[in-house]
Amino acid sequence: MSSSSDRRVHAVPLPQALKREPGLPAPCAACAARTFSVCAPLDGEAQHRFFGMATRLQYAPRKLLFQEGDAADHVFNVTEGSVCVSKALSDGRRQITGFLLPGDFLGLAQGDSYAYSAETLTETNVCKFPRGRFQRFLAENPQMEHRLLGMASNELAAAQDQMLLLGRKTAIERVASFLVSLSDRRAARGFATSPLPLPMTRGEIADYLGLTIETVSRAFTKLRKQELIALETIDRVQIPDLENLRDLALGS
Amino acid sequence: MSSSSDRRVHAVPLPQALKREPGLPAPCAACAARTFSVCAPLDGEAQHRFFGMATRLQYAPRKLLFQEGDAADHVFNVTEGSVCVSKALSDGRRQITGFLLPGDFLGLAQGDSYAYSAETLTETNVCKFPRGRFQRFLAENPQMEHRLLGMASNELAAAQDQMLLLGRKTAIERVASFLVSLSDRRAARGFATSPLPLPMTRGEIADYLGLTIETVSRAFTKLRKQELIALETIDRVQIPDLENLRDLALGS
DNA sequence: CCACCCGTTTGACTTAAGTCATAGCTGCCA
DNA sequence: TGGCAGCTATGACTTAAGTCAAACGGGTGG
Repeated sequence: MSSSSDRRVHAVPLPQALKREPGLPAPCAACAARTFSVCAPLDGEAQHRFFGMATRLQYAPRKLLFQEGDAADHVFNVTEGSVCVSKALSDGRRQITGFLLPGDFLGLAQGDSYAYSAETLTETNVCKFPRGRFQRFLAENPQMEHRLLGMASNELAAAQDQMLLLGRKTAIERVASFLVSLSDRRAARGFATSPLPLPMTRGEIADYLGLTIETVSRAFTKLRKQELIALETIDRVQIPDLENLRDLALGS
Repeated sequence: MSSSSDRRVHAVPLPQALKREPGLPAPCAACAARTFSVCAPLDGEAQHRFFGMATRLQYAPRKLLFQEGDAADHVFNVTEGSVCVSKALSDGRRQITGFLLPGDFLGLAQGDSYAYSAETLTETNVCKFPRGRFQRFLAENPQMEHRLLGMASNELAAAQDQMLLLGRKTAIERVASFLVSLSDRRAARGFATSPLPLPMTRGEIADYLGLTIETVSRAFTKLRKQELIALETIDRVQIPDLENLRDLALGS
């Protein structure tokens, strides 16, 4: 799966070594996540240098990218699939702090070890970069640092929304909020939302929403009975009227 | 209160207009928060330009800096005092997402309105910058954008800790975590921690921890009876052994 | 100096969500 | 195809935290 479909239509057939072409590296040109990834602002030349530092990896479902406490040697860009990020207490209580989609960036950490774990939910492709080289690249490419700051600001806003959810919303509002925000995030990336795929289990949803499996299950049942959602299968939800669900999510 | 104590010990007495001196603007030189603020990486000249965009403001306790939904025209740097940042649902439920200390930066927002409110807890000084000029300054001073990304990364890590707290910790663990993290944050800035000042009310602590006033009060009482804390006054806590309290905060 | 006000504490009772137990599905492998 | 394993759903009961109510206390202004 590595190096076929290499030529882009208007690529000039120059020796690779020159790197004079303004186009993107072939895998980047074909990358469905590039336009909303951290690398979006890079021009052809910078993208070539950036991609030169990358290891492209494919993970099976339910594989660890890294664990809380591991040496934070790398940063990751999710290009396909989905990843769940979590923190745990020593007695096993776990909080999932985010579900990542293609285009999401992973591994920013102050300090030399990861403060959270990351595990794939589905088959997932990432570009993996050594932290040191990534940092040096950032220093030389302020437009990428700018982009990263914008992404971090968005994540901070999402984190504040999630604090409001965890601190103050009822179980049914939490589940409604979860479905609405997942739908919004997919829509923002141009992905299908009807039906909305749920690559995570009820247990993972519970650990994301600060609830138990049973409470999540009961909330799904209640939403179904109120016809605010319909379960096509257990991991595909239809949302007949997103705005109705959004109202519920906001507690009105 | 504006322009006394102007001279720094080694400042060369040159005409201000020249701006050739490598030193800092006088108010910045005297600013207790500068070394851990967003402006920390600026050299004398850049700091002069930056400070030239600032309005210095002093707020009384319990004053709004801005409200959720206001046009996001400015960004702020807290130089003295304390600020609380919150989001609310339409029915009045409120979640405080952070208590800001000197050196904290406020107002990063994607989109053109604030997604949260900010209110002073105590008498507070800030430097206030017009968003547009601040953005342009960032573009010309990548070292500051780098610094801001580092600060945002730290805030993201703190937000994940808070999600774990809100989603999975018991009432007493939440209050213990709150006290430990407030103490750690003050210590990191070189502020006194014994006794630890609590500029916020029990109600604000409750809205930060996803609890009620009564539950917070009972948790304080319980911690006091276990001699993990002592209340010197209602807003000054002694923590005889921070590590004991930290263990409790982490659920062990 | 007193009295009122407002934040805090404490007690009695309620409830939303958790726990425990069981049953139902679904899909996978033999 | 059939049975097992693991997720999901549902019911019965428990509990941590919320609600409501009253008392306490510290600070301020008359």
